[in-house]
Amino acid sequence: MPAERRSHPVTLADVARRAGVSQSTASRVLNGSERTVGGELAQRVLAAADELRYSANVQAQAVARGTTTNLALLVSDIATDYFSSMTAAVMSAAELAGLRVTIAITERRLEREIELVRDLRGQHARAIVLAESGTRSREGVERLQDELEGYEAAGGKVVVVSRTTMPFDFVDLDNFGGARRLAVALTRLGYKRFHVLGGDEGLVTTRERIEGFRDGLAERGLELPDSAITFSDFSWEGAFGAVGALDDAVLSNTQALFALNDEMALGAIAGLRNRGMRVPDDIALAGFDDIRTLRNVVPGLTTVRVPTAQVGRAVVELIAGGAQSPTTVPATVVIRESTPRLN
Amino acid sequence: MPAERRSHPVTLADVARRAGVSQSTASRVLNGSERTVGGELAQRVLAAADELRYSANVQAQAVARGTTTNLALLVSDIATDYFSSMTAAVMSAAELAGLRVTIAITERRLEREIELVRDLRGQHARAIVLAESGTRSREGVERLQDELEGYEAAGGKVVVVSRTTMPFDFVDLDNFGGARRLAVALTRLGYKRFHVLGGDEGLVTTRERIEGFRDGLAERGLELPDSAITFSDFSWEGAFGAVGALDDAVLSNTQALFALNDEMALGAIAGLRNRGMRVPDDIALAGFDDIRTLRNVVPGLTTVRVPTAQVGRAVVELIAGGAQSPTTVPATVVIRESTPRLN
DNA sequence: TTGAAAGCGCTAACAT
DNA sequence: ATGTTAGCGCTTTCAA
Repeated sequence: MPAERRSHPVTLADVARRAGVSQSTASRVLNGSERTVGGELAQRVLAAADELRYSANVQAQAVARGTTTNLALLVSDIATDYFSSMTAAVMSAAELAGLRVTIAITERRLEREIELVRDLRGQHARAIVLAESGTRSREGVERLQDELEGYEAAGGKVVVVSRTTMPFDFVDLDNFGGARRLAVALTRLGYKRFHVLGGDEGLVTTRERIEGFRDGLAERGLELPDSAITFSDFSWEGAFGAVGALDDAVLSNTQALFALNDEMALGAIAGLRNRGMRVPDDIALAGFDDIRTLRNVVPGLTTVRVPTAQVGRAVVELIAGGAQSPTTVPATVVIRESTPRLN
Repeated sequence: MPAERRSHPVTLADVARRAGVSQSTASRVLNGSERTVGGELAQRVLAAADELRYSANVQAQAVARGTTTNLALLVSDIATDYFSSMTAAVMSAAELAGLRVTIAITERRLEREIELVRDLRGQHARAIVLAESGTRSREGVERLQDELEGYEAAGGKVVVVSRTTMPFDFVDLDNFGGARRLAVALTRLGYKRFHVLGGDEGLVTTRERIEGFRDGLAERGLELPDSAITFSDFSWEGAFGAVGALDDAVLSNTQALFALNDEMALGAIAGLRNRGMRVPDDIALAGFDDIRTLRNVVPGLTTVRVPTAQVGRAVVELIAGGAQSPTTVPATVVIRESTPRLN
C-alpha cells in the first residue's frame, strides 16, 4: 500500500531508489532508446515506475536533451472547415511520427505571427508549419522571413503549406493544375462565359488558381479577361459581399461562377439567393477544396478536391522523414450538380 | 554587427554577459514579475536581449519554476464544427489569461485518453479541459477518473465541459433548459407529434436534452413516449442512418423531428431527402448547438444556440480566475424556417 | 553493464 | 538593488 510519499510528482530519482538502481540506469531503461539494456534490473525499474505511476517530466527531458518533439502549426483561423481539417490531418500524421502538435492561431496578424515564431524558438519547437491564408506586405514578408530564419538557425525546421517565395521547404498543392482541369471540364460541359470570385489578391494561392483556370480556358480557345475577376478574400463573407456588389449585367452575362474556394462558393450561393438567383438554375457554380460541409449542400457543389490527409503526411515527411521539398499534392476535379451539362 | 557567436540558441547567460550584469539580474528584468527592478541596468539588459534576439527557453523555466502555463484541451475530434468552434473559443479565452493551449484528439478511445492524461501530468500541464462526446463504460469512467485524480493530486486542474458525475469542476451547458424551451416553442407553433433522434445513449448530454424536451412537452400537456426516440450517436452519419432505418409509419405520423445536435440534424436532412422527404414541407426539424455551417443550410434550421465563446470564457475562469464550479452557460432557442407555424 | 558526476537553461532563496 | 549559490528533473559523458 502507498505508505509514505507526499503526492508531489514522482521523479526519476524516486523510481531509481525504489528499484534499487542508479538514476542513470532508470533513465536508460525508461527512455534511452533501449541501449545497454539492464538484463533484469530493467524489470525492476519498469515495475517501480509502474507502481509509482511515474511519468517523465517532458520539460526536463527537453532541457537536458536540448530538443523537443513538438511541432507548431500556425493557422490563421481554426473555426473553418478547411483549416480544421488541415489541422486534423497534420495532427494525425504527426502523431504517427511521434510528434506532438501545438496549434497557434495567427488571426492573420503579422505582429502576432512574428511574436509566435520567436516564442516557438524559445520553446525549442522542432518544427513550425505555416498553413495560413493571410496577405502580407512585402515588408511584412521580410520581417517574418527574418524571424523564421532565426528560428531555423537555432535548429528548427520550417515547412510552408502551399508554394512560397520564402526560402523554406514547402508542400505544393496543385492549385494550378486543379484549376486548369476544372476549366477544361467546365468547358466540356458547354460553359463558355465565366466569372471568377477571387480570394485575397496577391496571395500565391489566388494567383495560381486563377492562372490555372485561365490556362485551361486558353487550351479550349477561351479567354478570361481581367474584368471577369472580382477579388475579395478567402471567406464566406468576402464572396457574399462580392456577389452582392456584382453588376446585374455582368451576372446575367455569366454562365458559371468559379469561387476560388468552397467557403467562398457557399458565401456566393447565399449572396446569389439574396439577389433571387439560384444555383444551378440561374447560374452554375464551382468551388475549390472539397470541404466536408459540402455534403450538406444541395445541389452538390462542383469543386476541386485537395486531399488534406495527404498534405498532412507530406508535411510530416518533410519534417521527420527526410523527404525532398517541394512535395506536390494532387488536386482532382469533382463534378456535381452545381454545374450541369449545358445544352 | 553580429561578429562572433555560433548560431546556437542565445541563453540568459549570454544576455547577462553582454549586459555586464549577473544572470539573476537579467532573469529578473526579463521575467521575474518586475520585482526589484534594476534602475537603468534594466535598459542594458533589455537592449542586450534585443540585440541578441533572446527568447527565453520555456522548458527550462518550467523545470525551474515547477509549473507551466499550458492548458491541454481534450476533444474527441476536431474536424467538426462544434468542436472546432469550442476549440477556438477556449484558445482565445486562454490567451487572454496568458495560457498556452495544446490540443489533443482522443478519437473517443479510452486508452488513448488515459495515456494522454498521464503524459499531460508529465508535462506539468496546468489544466486539462475535457470537451468530449464519447461514451464510456462504468469501468472506463473509473479508470479515467482515477488517472485524472492522479493528475490533480500532482497539482493540475481538471475542468469538464458539460455536467459530469466525476468529481471535477465543470461548465454546465443548459441542455435541459434549452431543450425544454425548444419543446415549448415548437408546441406553440402548433406541433404535437414529435420524434427525437438521440445521440450516444448513456451520455449526459443526450439524457439532459431528452429530459428537457420531455419536460417542455409535459408543460404543454404532451407526452414523449420512449418509442418516439431513436438513438444513434452524435454524428451526421449516425442520424443519417437512423433516419434511413425509421419506419414509414413512424415518419408519416411525425410532425417534427428533434435531432439532439445540428450535425445530426444535417445528417437527418440528407437521410430524409434520400427517402424523398423534404424539410419542412414533409416534416419539420430542429437541432441543437447552432453551429456555424447552418448559415449554408436552406431552409434555415431551427436550433438551440450554445454560446461557445461564453463556454470558453467560463472554462478559463474556472482555471485561472477562481470562479466557482459549476458555471452555467445559457442556451437560447432560435426559430428558423425548418419549423414553420403549423396551421 | 552499471554508477558517479557534470551540465542543460533557468529561477529563487540567500547573502551582500 | 545586485550578485552568489543551490537546485529543478533529466540525460550523458566518463570511469569503474
